[in-house]
Parts: sequence; C-alpha cells; structure tokens
Amino acid sequence: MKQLNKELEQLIETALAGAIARGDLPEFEIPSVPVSPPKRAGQGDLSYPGMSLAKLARKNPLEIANLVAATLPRADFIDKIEVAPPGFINCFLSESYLKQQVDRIIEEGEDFFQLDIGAGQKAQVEFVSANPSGPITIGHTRNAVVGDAMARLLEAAGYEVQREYYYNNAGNQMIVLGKSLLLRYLQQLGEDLDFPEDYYQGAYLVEIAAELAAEHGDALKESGWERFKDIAEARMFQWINRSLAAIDIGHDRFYNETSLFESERIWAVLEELRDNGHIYQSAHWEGAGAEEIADVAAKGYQPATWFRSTAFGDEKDRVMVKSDGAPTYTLPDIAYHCDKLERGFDIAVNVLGTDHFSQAQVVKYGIRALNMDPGPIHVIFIQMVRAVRWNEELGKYQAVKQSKRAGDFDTLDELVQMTSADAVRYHMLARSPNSQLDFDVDRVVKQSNENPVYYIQNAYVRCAGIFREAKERGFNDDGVDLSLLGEAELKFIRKALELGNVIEQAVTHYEPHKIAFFAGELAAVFHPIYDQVRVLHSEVPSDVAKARLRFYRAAGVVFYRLLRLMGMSAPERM
RNA sequence: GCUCCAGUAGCUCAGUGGAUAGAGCAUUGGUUUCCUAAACCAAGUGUCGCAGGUUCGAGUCCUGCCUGGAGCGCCA
Repeated sequence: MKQLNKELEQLIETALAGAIARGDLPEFEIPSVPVSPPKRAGQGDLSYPGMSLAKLARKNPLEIANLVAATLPRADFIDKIEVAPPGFINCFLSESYLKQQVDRIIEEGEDFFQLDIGAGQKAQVEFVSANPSGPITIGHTRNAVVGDAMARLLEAAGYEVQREYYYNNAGNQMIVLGKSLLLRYLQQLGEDLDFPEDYYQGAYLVEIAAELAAEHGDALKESGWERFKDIAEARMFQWINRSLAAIDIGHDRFYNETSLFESERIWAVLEELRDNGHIYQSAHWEGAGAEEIADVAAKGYQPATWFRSTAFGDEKDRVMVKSDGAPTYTLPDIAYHCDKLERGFDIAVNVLGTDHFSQAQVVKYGIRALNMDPGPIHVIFIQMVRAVRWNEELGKYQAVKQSKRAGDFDTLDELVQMTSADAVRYHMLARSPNSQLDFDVDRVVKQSNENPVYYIQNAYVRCAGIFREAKERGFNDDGVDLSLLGEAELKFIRKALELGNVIEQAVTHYEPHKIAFFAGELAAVFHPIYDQVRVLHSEVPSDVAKARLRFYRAAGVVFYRLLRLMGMSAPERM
C-alpha cells in the first residue's frame, strides 16, 4: 500500500525541480516538507505548506503554490489540487482510487501497510530485563508493553527484529534471594528462625518453599544457599515468562550478564578503554572537590579504576572496577552494548525506566571511548507508573498502596486478573512513554463505553458480526461493484490509508503509543458509519449491500491489523 | 545544587513549526420493526504553567522563572 503523503511530496518536488529547470523559480535546494492531512473539511485530504519555500525561492508563496499546482504530474490517486492562501497546496483524493483500495486492503490482509523502510535491516529491542528476583511489577509491565509494541512496529516497518532480555543472576540480590528461600524452606520444616528485614519478604517465596518441602521433605536441608538460588532463579523465570505470555509477550533471547564475565569480555573492554587513554587509578575522581576528597578519605577508600567519562560530556567520572577488584554494573553494561553493536543491528532499541538515565548515558560515553558508533542505540525512557484510584472524599486520585493486601496489586498477574490482558496492554501503551502514567484501576476494570479498549475491539466485533449474519442468510459479496460505495465509507478508507504514515512516525520517532491513538481515532470514524451504513437491511438494494459487505470486510482487516500491532486480541464476539 | 521528563477543557490525556487547539470520560437531552446500544446524534467548556525571544507563522523551537516527578553512590 502506498504512503500517499510521501507520493504527493515526491510529485511536488518533481514539479518544483521542473520549475527550477525552466527558470520559473530560482535555483535552490528543495527541502523536505512534510505533507499531512489538514484538520478541517474543505481543505482536501493532504496538504503541503508552500510557505516553507517562500524564502528559499524568493517568491510569494501563493505564486509558488499556483506554479506547482499547474505543473504537478498526474497520479491515479489525485482528483484535484487546490491552492489556498497563504500558500497551501491542497490535494483531494480521487473517489474511484479510494474505492479500489477496498480490494487492495483485503488482498494485503495482515500485511496491510507492511512497509519496507527497514527492508534488509536488523533491529533489536531489549526490554523488560528485570533480574529474576521477583514477579513482574506494574512498572515492568509498562516496559514490556512499550517494548513489544515497538518490536511489532519495527516488524511492520520491514525490519528483522530480535527481542532480547538482559539479566543478571550473579549479583548480591540473587544471593539474598537464595538465602531467603533457604530460610523459608527451613521454616517450612518447622524450624523457628528469624527472617531478616533485608531479605525478600514476598509471599511467593513461602509458596515455593512449601512446594519444595512437600516434594522433597527435608532432603534439601543440607544444601547451601547456592542450590536455593538456582531453584529460586528458575522458578522466577518461569513465573516471569508465564506472566508475560499472558499478555502475549515473549523474548527471542535471554542474555546473561554473567556470560560477559565468563568470556572475560569485560576485561577486554576495560583494557581497550585503558589503551585508548580513558582509564586511571585513583581513590577519587579527578574533578572531585575538596569536600568530596575529604569524604573519600574519611571512608578510607583504596584506589579504584575510573573511566574518564567527563571527556565525553559526563558530569563526573565513573568507577569501572571497585577498589576491592569487583567491577561495577557499568563495565559489563558497556561490554554488553559493545557486543550488541558487533552483532550488527542497524537499530538497537533499549527500553528503560528513567532511573537508568545516567547509566544509559555512561554506556554511550563508553561506546564512544571504544571508538565505536553508538548511533544505532536508542533508549526509550519510561516514566514512572503507579496504580491509582479515585478518592471521592478528597476529590482526587490517590496511589494504590503497594501492599499485598487483597484488592491492592503491584504485579502484572494481579493487574491482568483484575482487568484483562487486552486492557492492560492498551492502557499501558496509550500514553507517551515520557509522561508519567497514572493507571486508573477502576476505569480499566470497567467494561463500558468509557473504556477505549472495548470501543476499538467492538469495531472488529461488529465487522465479524455482519459476516456471521450474512453467511446465515446465504448472502455474499461476489460480483461486487465498489463504485456503489458512499461518502461515509470513503471517509473510513481515507483514515485507514494514514496507517502507513502512523507506523513510520511511530518507528522513526520511537513512539509506539501513536498506534494506540490512531486505533481509537479510526474506531471513532468507524462506529458512526456502522450505525448508518447497513448491509443486511430490507431497504438496501442487493448490489449496494454487496459493495458494503466488501467494505466491512476491508474494515475488519484494518482493525485486525491494528489490534495485532498493539498485541491485542481480535475477538469475533464481545 | 546539577541533569532529564512533565505542566493543554472539571478529570485522564493526544497534538509532524502551518489554516479556526482536539479526543475520551464526566454533565445535559435525544436515538433501536429488519446485521448494531460496550453504539449513535446533539449541546457547553481553554490565560496551551508564567515572561521574553526566534519565525511569514509557535501548544510545538530558544532563554529565564514557577510547580510536580525521576536521577545525580566504589548499588544493581
């Protein structure tokens, strides 16, 4: 399917080049000017602001617009071109072209607006990346939904996409997890033991411990925490994957940070940084103030290994290897991204919470210090998400307490249980990632017309309903004459043809939420049409009914495509 | 203190430097003999945080300020 705004832009550029060649316009470099649908009726379907050229062409914008309109090459999708002050070039789409697109949409099916922007290119999306120390929380969920939608959109743009999950099972967290499970297990065996406050308090460890006790009795009693760490880790991953699968999310590859230690890759990276002159040994960083130095002295720090990230714009240098010889999190993170780049991804999207902002910056500095181009790496930062409820007494929203009490929830599982996988996905996606998200629990739970999830799905359901009914009545759209379609149906087709541009915008700006808003807008165009444009109705002549049936077939294809792009289901019935 | 993000209708939020700033919810009234009501139709709501600047044109870009959030460890 063609992206008409791009086609038109090219035609206009051709016309401009012609005008320059003929000497009607002075020599100038034609800029890329976005062609977009105007907001108001009567201004056509696509609009090009000719004013952008006035200064370059040193000519009145209205004159330029008229010149372009008069010499624009012919195209099958254009009905007419109008010029409007102060210099807009407005394009009206041809009705017959739009009607033909109904069959084109059906032909393309699930590949409707499958673009070739990324053809032959590899993209990676790294997302979730939660360490296996507990369940998927509401914050991870937003990360997961945004990351997966980004991956789907990249696929729609033609990229070959890999979904990756980066995790660390070697840190102190995991040791504590293992020890926590060991304690819970011993408690299950009846031992009266204190459970330290800084251990994992979650009830899930008690459950696992109970299962272990039931399955193995006291056979594991003599095992060390290492054994319990392994068990806990395996169980956590099972749980995480099951939770994600419940909202139709999965990863192609799990990348263990530990492998970077085993391969000694981190030390190779450190040596390369050192060779490039970006590493030094010191008890404090080179730019430390007197106060900082005194503080370090008071703590008695021995010299550590520093990366001079300030040379790349950082506000302070960062420790790579602590004075005790252990690397910080940053060094393997740099090595990991180095590895990513070497794997040859043209785009490497990284979905992170804003609490990783500084970390992500340092990684980019590290990449540059290795004389590599961090260009392919793009980070989508996800702002905080919290579950809220409307408090009638206070007249404002309040955060749902993150306690384990019944009715409160802070995990994906509980969220899905309270609402639905589709509702979770839609609401987590339908926000700009860099705005804080208040997840209104009651509203999402409500399965009513105030919930846009069902508004969109219902559009697909309605299409499916027509076909069920038509089949029962033995009616079909064979031998259809699409010229019988009316203005209402064309309005939908016009809107649907914007999908390609939406996908492109979402991909090039790394803003997957755009697809969610588009889906809502398209449903808002659809429902009034469905209300008026009936198919199986006594007053509708058979040939018109055939055309309309074909139209709803196309509409169903479009909604199916949209729902899948958002990772949502396309139910046949509500 | 420094860095980043946000501030748009009563609420939750969209908004590619372009034309008269939008949607949903909430509020009020209306709509179904025949696929449809989780829907449709109609009605009102704005100091786009404040002040400057750039531009033919600014909610959008720049500067400063105000408010809210996140980050600023030899944590991961």
